[in-house]
Amino acid sequence: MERTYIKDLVGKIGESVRIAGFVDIRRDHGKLIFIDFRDVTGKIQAVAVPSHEEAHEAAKKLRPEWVVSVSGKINKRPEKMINPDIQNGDIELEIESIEILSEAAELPFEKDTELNLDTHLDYLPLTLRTDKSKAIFKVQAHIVRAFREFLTGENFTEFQSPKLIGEDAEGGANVFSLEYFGNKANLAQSPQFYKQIMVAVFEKVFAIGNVYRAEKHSTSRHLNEYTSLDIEMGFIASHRDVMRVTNRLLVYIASELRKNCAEEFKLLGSPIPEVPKEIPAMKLREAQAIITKETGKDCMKEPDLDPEQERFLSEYAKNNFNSDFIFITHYPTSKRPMYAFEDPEDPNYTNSFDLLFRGVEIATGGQRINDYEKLVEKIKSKGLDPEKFSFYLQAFKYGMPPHGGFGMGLERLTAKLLGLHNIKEATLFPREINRIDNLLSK
RNA sequence: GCAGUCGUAGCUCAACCUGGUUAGAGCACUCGCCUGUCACGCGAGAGGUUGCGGGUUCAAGUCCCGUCGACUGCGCCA
Repeated sequence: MERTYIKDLVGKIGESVRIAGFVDIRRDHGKLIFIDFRDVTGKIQAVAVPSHEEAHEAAKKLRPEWVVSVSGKINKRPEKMINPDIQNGDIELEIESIEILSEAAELPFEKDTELNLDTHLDYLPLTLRTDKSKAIFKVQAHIVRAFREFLTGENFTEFQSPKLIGEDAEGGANVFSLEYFGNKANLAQSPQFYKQIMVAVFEKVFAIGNVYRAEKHSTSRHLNEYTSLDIEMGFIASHRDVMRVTNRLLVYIASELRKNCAEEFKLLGSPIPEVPKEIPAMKLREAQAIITKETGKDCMKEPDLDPEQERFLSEYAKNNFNSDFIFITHYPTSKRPMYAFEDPEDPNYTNSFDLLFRGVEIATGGQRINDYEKLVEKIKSKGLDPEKFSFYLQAFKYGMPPHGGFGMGLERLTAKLLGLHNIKEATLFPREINRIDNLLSK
């Protein structure tokens, strides 16, 4: 018999059906055995009764996570047994036969109970099956889909950036060097140079891929491998054009999440943010003036914000502009990479921005230098050797439009959207110095 | 890398501050009973080198030192 998905059973009352899926939980009353089955579309309660002797015997053996194919009849539940709080609470499957496709060992803990993060990570192949994890990664999948959909609709072209790159790293974060290449190649810490090169090919491009940071950071918002959502666009007037696209992109993502993931957000107890039509923006120095005035701590000379100040500014944006988001612009030239475009009105600052969301930085972007001579000069002034960047520099040597873009951390965005405390909860298989799956088997 | 907190049954925790007989609970597991549960219920049972190493003490899960690991925060970043 053809398999029926569990979500479709409600229209099959009185019919014989076959479902396939997992045992979610079993409640054995002796003569009556209740089993909740789940497949990718949902859950349903089934009941094994003694009159179907063979099926009843099989039902006794079933345990959580066994994989089965079950045939039976869909019955309307008696009035008193209707459970309005759950999916398919008004019907049940009367089991007529059970085929066991795969047995499961005794679970180390009950599925869907609260676990320490460490235990959760030790048992990912099992814990990713929980309702909570499924909700998190469904939301993440929809963020990626919406990102891709929006940009494709805006005539951006998606491309694959290499993850093995040469020594011409942009500086900043430490890179993993690769022994195979005589330590002259690294894992990419960003697709930055490649997306700029691609601007001269397709004008507007985006890339979704892993990037690698060799930092021994141990925080709730850092990973050695994460997914970067990157865009780069040509023919902009300034970083403001990039911010406007970022803004509209976030509006689109939020609306798609509202359409497709309302249940998941409800389960995780986090509100889907309202993205303002115009996300508030202020220059770094303005933000610091506010912090200095409000907290009494003078930070006017600092080149960047610390995490506490980022949290403060997010609070400030919420209270004063009713926004979960705020752009901070014009970071000092000294703190930005060599390709950062200087503010024409004050070359000590750059046409750059960070986007803060619920207390953390989720994106960084800005306008890039597109003039060849200027870029070479800037590389030198940062104490770097232009020779090392000669491949990258070809893009500028042979004509490059004014351009800019941003990089956004997918896992950070996911975690913050869903109110998760640790970024590892928003990462399927998090990599860090003490954890790469079975490298750490005990 | 630094700082703080933590590490006890398969899981989540109690007992630690104030050292003292046999280290407890809930869930999971095994066995028995149960025809309306949906976190099913009831009864019984099994399950521990208290992360590891050292020290203090008549006596250490408990106090001290070291070490390994985790979490939180910081630096750096997305």
